[in-house]
Amino acid sequence: MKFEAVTIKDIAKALGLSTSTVSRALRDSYEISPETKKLVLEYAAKINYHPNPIALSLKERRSHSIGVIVSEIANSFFSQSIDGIESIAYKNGYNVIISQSRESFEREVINLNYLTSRSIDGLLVSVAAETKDFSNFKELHDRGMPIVFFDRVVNEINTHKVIVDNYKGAYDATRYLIESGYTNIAAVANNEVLSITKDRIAGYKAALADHHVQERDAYIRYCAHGGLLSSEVEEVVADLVSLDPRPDAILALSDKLTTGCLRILKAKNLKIPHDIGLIGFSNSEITELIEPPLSIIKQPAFEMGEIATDLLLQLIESKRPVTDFETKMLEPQLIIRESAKRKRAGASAGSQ
Amino acid sequence: MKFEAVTIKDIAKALGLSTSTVSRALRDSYEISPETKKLVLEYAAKINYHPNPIALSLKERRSHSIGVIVSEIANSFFSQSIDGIESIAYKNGYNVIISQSRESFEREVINLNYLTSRSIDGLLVSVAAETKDFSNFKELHDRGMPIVFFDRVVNEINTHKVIVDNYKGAYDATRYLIESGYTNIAAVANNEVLSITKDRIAGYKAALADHHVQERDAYIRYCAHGGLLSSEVEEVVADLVSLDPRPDAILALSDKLTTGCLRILKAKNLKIPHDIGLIGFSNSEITELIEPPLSIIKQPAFEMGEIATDLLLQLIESKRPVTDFETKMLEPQLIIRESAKRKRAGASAGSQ
DNA sequence: TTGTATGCGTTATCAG
DNA sequence: CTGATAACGCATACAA
Repeated sequence: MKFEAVTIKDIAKALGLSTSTVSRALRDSYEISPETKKLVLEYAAKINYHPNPIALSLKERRSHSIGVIVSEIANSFFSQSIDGIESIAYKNGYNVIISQSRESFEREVINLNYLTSRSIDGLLVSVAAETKDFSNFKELHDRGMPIVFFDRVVNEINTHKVIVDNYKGAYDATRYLIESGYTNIAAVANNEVLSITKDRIAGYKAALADHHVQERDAYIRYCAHGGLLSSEVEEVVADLVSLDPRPDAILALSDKLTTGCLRILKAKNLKIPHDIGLIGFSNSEITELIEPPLSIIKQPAFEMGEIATDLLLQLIESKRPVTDFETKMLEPQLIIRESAKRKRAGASAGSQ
Repeated sequence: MKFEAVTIKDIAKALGLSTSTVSRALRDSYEISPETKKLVLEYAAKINYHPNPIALSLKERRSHSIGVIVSEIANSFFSQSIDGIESIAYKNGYNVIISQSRESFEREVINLNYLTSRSIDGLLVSVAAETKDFSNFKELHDRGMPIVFFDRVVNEINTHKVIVDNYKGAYDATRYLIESGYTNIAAVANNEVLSITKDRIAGYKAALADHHVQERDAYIRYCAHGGLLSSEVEEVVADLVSLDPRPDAILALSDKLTTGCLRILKAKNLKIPHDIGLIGFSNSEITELIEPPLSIIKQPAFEMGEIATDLLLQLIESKRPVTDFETKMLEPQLIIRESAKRKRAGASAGSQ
């Protein structure tokens, strides 16, 4: 037995009415007699009638669904964002359709086509690490699809954006490392093209400059696939620790890269912070509950999801003119752990 | 400008053909001349035609979407499950619509109505902690909606289920505590009615019995809302540590309860494992990368999501007769941490 | 107050 | 090979 199909037609037939009468009765139209209304409503309840939203969507040309594309659902930052997204969507009667790019440009494009052809009313995106070509988003946006970017935004597209102050997050983290006595601070980032990469690297560099710590090109490393491939992070970290002078601390510029660095350092049996310092972006709840040997930069992921969705729904429902697109910037939170404060054990060779 | 709608009709008009011809040409029907086909296909590509899936859904009476209801997306176990769900759905051209119950029965029912009325082809569910009445699921299932349960299943409903061996997970964890020298082992669980609660408590009790450790009713505590309210866990833990004899270890029977216990113990300034032992279910990636003072039971969440989705799609596409419903049981993984092994510091009063 | 006809975008059936 | 028509479920302009 296939899933049901009790329609307005069924009600009409059973009650000897026309479909329009039934339709109007169900919508509590003023032009239907109380008796008929009661009759229809009661019968509808009895046979458990529910309007077919697909038919409604076809008629109203809107699906009451929004699409979400993130790189990875099973990433604390994104799952918390999606939590926020779902919260607002739920409140407003919207469905949330999720898909993940896994940092792949190709997959992002496929999902994009997939979702839009699935007739979503709007789109929430945090772009993939691989993505350098934003023309697909641009085209879609130009064709009138409401899009709101969060976290990893596309500056070339004029729409709402929700981010944290990435510059500040990286700046504060770097300063914290410097003030903790580290002098050879490496940075591991996502793909160079990503908005978050640019901003975070800029904050890192500024902190170094402001504290008269020399910046070294060799200390700045990018992971084209956002650290999704552990080989990628492995290579980068292996490379960094073989440098002379060896970095005495690493700044990991994303959730995934933080866990990636942790993994590799652990595999290499390098103890944090004894052998090497580590600070990174992380939204894992656990890091707040136990005393890990690393300090973290935490993003208000839930709020970001909420705000982004709120903006998107306003766009969809045209509650505000499309002229004043805004970029909401939230504060990241630097969480300092005592156990992370011990300085390096003189493991590195020279100093500068 | 609203998001546009280039339809078959537009193509037909532009090319001076009928909609049926265009439709057939697009579907590469054998009864259309190569020239016409070429003409249509090229024009369609040029104006970027995409079939309207809503219209298709209405016609085909299927949406190529599956619904997912979990208690909380921002929970490692569930976000990893959803990752697996999305993977399989993506491979098979299905969309994933997510919603969360937040452990609330009421919200679960609302989401259920919402999703099914949204015309999903099937449903993946891990039931809310609060839920004691499964009639909504039952009714839906009876009406023909394909449902697959995972993690928290409804035994009363005859359909596919995907779980881990909860009995074994709890048994092994309890045995580990006993063998580590703990003797007063408390258990903190979800709502009593939940399948996972029953199975895990059974495993806990069996391990106690097998090792001749006396079971105490006062040591077994339930959280009706799955620990979503931190007050709930707070109360339970406060109560436990005030008992005489005070438990020297706690077994937390879900991800949320593990973090909940961690939070409360931390707030109470009780050190793990020095003041009190703790072991719990957890799927947080971080716990594997740093040396936390607790051992964990980890579930193959991703695989569970994959398997559940696979079964659901088979159900939807009727690839197998609806007679042989199965319950797939996977192995949980007990991850022992050295730093968790130190025994209690004689803090507890008596022993038995 | 209620019924009839039309359209949303697509495909299937039936003619030609 | 191609075109006209009906149908999927619903809402609504227009009649009655």
